[in-house]
Amino acid sequence: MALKGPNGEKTRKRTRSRASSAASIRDVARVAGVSTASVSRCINNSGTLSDGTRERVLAAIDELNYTPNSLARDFRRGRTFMLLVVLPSVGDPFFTDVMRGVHAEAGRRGYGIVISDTQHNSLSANEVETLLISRQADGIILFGTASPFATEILSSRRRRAIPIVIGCEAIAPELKRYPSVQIDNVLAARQATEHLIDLGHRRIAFVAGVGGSMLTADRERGYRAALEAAGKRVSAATVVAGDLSVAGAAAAAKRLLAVDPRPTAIFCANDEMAIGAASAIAEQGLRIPEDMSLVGFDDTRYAAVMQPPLTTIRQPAERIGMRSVQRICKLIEEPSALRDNPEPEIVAHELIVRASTGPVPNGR
Amino acid sequence: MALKGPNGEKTRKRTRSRASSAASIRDVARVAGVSTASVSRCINNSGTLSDGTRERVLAAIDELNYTPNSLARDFRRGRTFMLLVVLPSVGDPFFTDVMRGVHAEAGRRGYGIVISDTQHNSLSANEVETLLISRQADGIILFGTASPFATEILSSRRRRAIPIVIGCEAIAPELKRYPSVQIDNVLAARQATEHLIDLGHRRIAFVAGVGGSMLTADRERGYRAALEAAGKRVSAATVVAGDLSVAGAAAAAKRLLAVDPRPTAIFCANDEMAIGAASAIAEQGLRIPEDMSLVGFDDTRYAAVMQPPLTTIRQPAERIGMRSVQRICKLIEEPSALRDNPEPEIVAHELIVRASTGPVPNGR
DNA sequence: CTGTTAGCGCCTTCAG
DNA sequence: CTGAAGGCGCTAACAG
Repeated sequence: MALKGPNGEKTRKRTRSRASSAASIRDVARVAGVSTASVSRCINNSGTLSDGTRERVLAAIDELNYTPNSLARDFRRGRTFMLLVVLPSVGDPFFTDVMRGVHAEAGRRGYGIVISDTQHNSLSANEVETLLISRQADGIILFGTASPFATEILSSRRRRAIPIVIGCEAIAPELKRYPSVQIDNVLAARQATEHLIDLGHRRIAFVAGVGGSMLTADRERGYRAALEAAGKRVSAATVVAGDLSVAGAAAAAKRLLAVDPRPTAIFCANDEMAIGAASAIAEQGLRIPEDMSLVGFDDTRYAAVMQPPLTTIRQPAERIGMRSVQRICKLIEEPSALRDNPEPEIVAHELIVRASTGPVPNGR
Repeated sequence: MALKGPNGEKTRKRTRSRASSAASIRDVARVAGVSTASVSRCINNSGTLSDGTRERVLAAIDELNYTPNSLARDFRRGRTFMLLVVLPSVGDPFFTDVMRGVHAEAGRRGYGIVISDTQHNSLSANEVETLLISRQADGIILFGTASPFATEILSSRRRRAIPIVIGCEAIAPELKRYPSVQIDNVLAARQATEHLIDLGHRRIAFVAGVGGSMLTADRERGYRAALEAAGKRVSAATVVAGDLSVAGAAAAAKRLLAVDPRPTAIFCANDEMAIGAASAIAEQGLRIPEDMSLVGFDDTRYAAVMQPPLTTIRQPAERIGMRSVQRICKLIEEPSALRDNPEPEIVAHELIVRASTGPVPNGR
C-alpha cells in the first residue's frame, strides 16, 4: 500500500500539475477568444451562435483535440446516459438476441448499457437500489428478474421515481404499474402443449426453470392449462425442474426418461434446456421424434440447426429488446410518463413446427 | 415535440425547485451537526474521525437515507469505475463465457462493464476514442477486435495513455506494448489439424472467420503449418470463409461438400461454425464421423452435447476474462504500469477429442 | 448574439 | 481531530 520512494510522491502531486492533461472548455475558449458559454453552445448546438464564432470555436476544438469531459457533463446534467439491464443469464442465446436489440436501440439513442447478470439468482431490492443509485443509471430494464423482489423494491422506494421497464416476464400484480414488454407466455406454452396433444401424445413431461422462476412460471401454467383442457385424454402433469441451462436440463431429462411409463414427449421451458434434453435422449439410444418428441421455447439460432431441427416457440427477441429501450427512454425523457399506468405490451409469438415432434409411437 | 399547455412549462422549472431531491452531503452534515468534510471522511474511511462524530454522521445518513451521488464523485475523482469491453459478438457463447469471467472479476472490484459489440465489423480508432473519451471509461479491453485499427489508434493517441488490454487475439507487432491475455492460437490450431492428419485424413478443409479476421488468422496459420509439415501426405489447403456464425458456416460447409474430391474432414475456426457445419453435413445425408470428421474451436457449452459430441479446442474463457480485468485494473490503479512493456500472457488450451472425429473413410 | 456568473456534489488541502 | 474554503468542467440563467 504505502509506496516508498520519491516515485510515489511524484504521482500524488496536486491535480493541477499533471502534465498536459486533456484540454478543457476553458482552454478552447481562450484559444478561440470567446467565452466558455459560447463553446458550450457550440458543442451542444444550443442557444444561438454566429457563424464566425462557431468557426473559431470549431478551429480551436480541432487544434486542441478537445473532447468534452463527460464526467463533468453528466454531473452537471444529472444524467449518465446509461441504462442498467438486469437479466438472469447473459449466456442464454435468447437474451443474447434480446440484448442485440437493446444495444442497437440504445446506441442509436446515445445510451450506454450496463449489464447485471444475476446468474439465475434472485436479485434483492437492495442490490438493485445500489446498482441504480451508485451507478446512477438513468433507468433500469428488468428482463425476467423482476418478481422476486417486487414487493421489496416498491416499498423501499421512498426515493424519487425511477424509470423501470420489465421485459419477458410474468407481471406480478404489484408491478402492473410498470411498463412491460413480453409475449403471452401462457398462451404460447399452451399452444405448444396442444400441438403435442394433437399429435396423440398423452404422457407429456415439462422441464421447468429453477424453483419458482417467474420467467417460466407462466409457461408451466400454459402447459398445465392445455393438459387440463384435454381432460381425461392425457395423464397427470409430469414436471421436473431444469435450471434453464443445457447441463441442468440434460440431468433433468435423464430422470424423466427413467420414469415408468416413460413420457412420449418433453416440453422444455426454453431452447437451452431442449438442447440438453436432446443430448440426454440420444444418450439413452432413443430417437427424436420416433421415440420421443421434443419441444423448446425461444427459437434461438440453434433450434433450426439441431438434429433434428427443434419445434419451438419463436419470440421476437430483438424486438423485445428494442421496445424495452424505447419505453425506458420515454420514461427518462418525459418524466411525466412515470405517472402513466401503461398497458403491458404484448408482442406476437409463433409456434414453429419442425422435425423434433411427431406422432406418438405405436401402442404407447 | 412542442408541449402545449401549462404542463410542459411546469416540468421545466429550474432545477432548484425539484421536489425533495435526493439528500446531499450538505444535508447530512447539517443534520449531524458536522462539516461536509467530516461526512466525506466518514463515507470514505479517509483521514481521521472520532467515534462520536462517526456515529452522528452514520445516524444522519441513515435518517436521510443518503446515498452519495456518484456522478459528483466520479467527476471529482476523475474516475468512472467503468470498463469498456469491445468484442466482435456478444452472442457467441465463447465470449459469453469470457464475459462471465469479466463480470465476476469486475463486480468483485467494484467496476461496471460497458459492452461494445462490433458485430464482427471492424471498429475504427475513432469509434474507440469516442467510446472511451465520451464515456470516460477507466480502461478498455479489446477482445478479438484490436488489430484492424491498431495503427490508427496508436498514431491518434496524442492524448494521455489509456489503459488498454487485448484479449483472445493475435497481437500485431505495433500492439506488443499492450498487455494481452490469450491462448497460443497457432499451436492449438496446429494440434487440432495434426489430430486429423493422425487419423489418416488427407483432404482437410478449414472454415475461417470473416475475411482477414484477426481473431482467427492465427488459427488458419496453425492449420496451414500443420498441413505443410505433413508435406506430400496431405493435399493443398482448402479454406473457405464462414463469418463466425452458425448460419454463415452452414452455407460455407455446403460449398465445401460440393467440392470434388470432397474433403474428409472439416476444421472450423470456432464452435459456432462447427454447429452450422454439422447441420449442413447432416442435411446432405452424411454422417459424422463416418463420412466426415468435424473439429471446432472454443469448447463452448454446446460442444459436448452435440450429436455426436464435438472434438474441439478448449480455451479457458472465464479465466481469460478474469485475467483481462485484473490486468486492466492494475493499469488503472497503478498508472506507472502503463510504462511497462509486458509479456503477452499465454494461457493453456487443450485439445478435447470427442466423437466427431474418426478415421478417414475407407478408400478415400 | 455573447459574456458573466453561479453553482451541481463532492473531495482535499490547509488551518486551527 | 475537525472546519472552512476552493475548485473539478461544464451548463444555464441572466445581463448586456
